[in-house]
Amino acid sequence: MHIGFSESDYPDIRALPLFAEMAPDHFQSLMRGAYVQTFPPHIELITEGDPCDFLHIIMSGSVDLFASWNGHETCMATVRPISTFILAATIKDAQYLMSARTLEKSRIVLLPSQDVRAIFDVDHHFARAIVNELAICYRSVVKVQKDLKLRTSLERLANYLLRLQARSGGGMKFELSFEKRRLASYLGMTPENLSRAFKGLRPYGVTVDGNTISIGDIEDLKRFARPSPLIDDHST
Amino acid sequence: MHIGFSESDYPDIRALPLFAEMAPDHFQSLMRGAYVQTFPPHIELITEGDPCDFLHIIMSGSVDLFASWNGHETCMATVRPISTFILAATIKDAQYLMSARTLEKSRIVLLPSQDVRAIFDVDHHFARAIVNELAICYRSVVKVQKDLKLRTSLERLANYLLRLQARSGGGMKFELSFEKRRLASYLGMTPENLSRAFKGLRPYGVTVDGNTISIGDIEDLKRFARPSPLIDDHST
DNA sequence: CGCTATGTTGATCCATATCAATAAGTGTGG
DNA sequence: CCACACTTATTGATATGGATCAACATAGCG
Repeated sequence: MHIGFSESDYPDIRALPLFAEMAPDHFQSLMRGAYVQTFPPHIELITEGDPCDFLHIIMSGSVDLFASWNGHETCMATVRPISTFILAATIKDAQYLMSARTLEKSRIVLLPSQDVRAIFDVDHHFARAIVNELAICYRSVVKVQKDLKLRTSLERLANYLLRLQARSGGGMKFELSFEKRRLASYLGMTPENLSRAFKGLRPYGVTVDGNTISIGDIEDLKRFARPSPLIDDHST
Repeated sequence: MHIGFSESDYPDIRALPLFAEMAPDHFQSLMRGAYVQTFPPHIELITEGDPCDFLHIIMSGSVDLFASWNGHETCMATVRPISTFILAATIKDAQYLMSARTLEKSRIVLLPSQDVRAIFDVDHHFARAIVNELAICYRSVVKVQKDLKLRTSLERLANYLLRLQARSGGGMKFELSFEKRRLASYLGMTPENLSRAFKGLRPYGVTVDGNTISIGDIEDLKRFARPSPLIDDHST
């Protein structure tokens, strides 16, 4: 336990909205039970169906949340530092609904679920923060569901690129943050179809060179993509 | 205000997991600000994008939660008594992500959002219950997303029928709870496609007569549908 | 008793999946 | 450091699930 744990992580964790407002001694008590581990790439951290023993916090690297059924697998989300994942299963003390694997070398903090629930029961600020976090997660999934049901794959890709462009600083050139096959899975299509979808966006000024995307005219792409804050704004 | 409000609703509301554990005077204070209204069928109660003013509780009837984009519309969920809806928007004080309309004559309790947030800030049991409710909602949407991404429409229909059959008491014959066109939209397909999907399930013993579904052999259908608790069990 | 919305069926079209082949990386071990 | 193996990306050919369009039947409902 407490493998490789360093108190230098404290301030970063403490700064997360989830932990920022809680009482100092409650935070300390949570951290006492925590341990940290650095995982190599492509390690399965959790498996759907397993009971939930830990709340995970990713400090560096990246983690893929995915789900499978009947031999198929699909990417549900990608988690990047610094954030928590599988909060709902922790709270409900339920089975994981998704599996998680590292995409690259990643440093992960593990908080025993029962500690989280115990502190949650006595710290009102923490409870408040959890509600807020869960509401954001919930609304985020609803947006994904709308994206999936109301748009074609070409429209999903166009809107994804617009979101990524904004997140990347607003330049006309930016990098895909992960493999195309994973992006395809996230968007609910096959890699072949994604390849063709990129070409389908060329009339709207999108060009691809490896992992670098260039957008000729944002307004042109927006006219096609019709982004909506009620689907594409993942901050509220 | 307080239109048609009757204290006879108190016990039913109080019995909801969301309100069951909170302090009596907090509950009273919430109820004081509440009002009730009975709406005719096909009335739009809330519109996506509007600011969230009320937490809604459905006491009788049924309500359709739907979303639209670019001229398309899709059914996200159907709400039945007695439960709350749009809790996340209430908590976040954010825009509605979905619209809601009555499917039939419905009795709805409206709790001003600011009251809900105010009580939430002072009542730990209420906060605990909200967390629980949100976690359930979140996990429910994740399951829907898995259903949409991992299954074909035929598989979604088959699993939907198995869930409905279980909910209806386990008999071999049961009724569709709503129109086929809405079911089609919920399952992410067109009405025409749903019609054909029902026929596609005939080899597995499913027969349809109007709104009555008969299943010849549950095990036979299950062999095709391959239901999974991690997708189809909407209670955890 | 019509009127209107819903459901079914058929014909056709389109988007996307699948299968197959090739090219281009990427990592590994000699 | 390079050769080899393996994974990923692209492209083409084809198959298929599902959407669309159109016609008709049917069932609620005023």
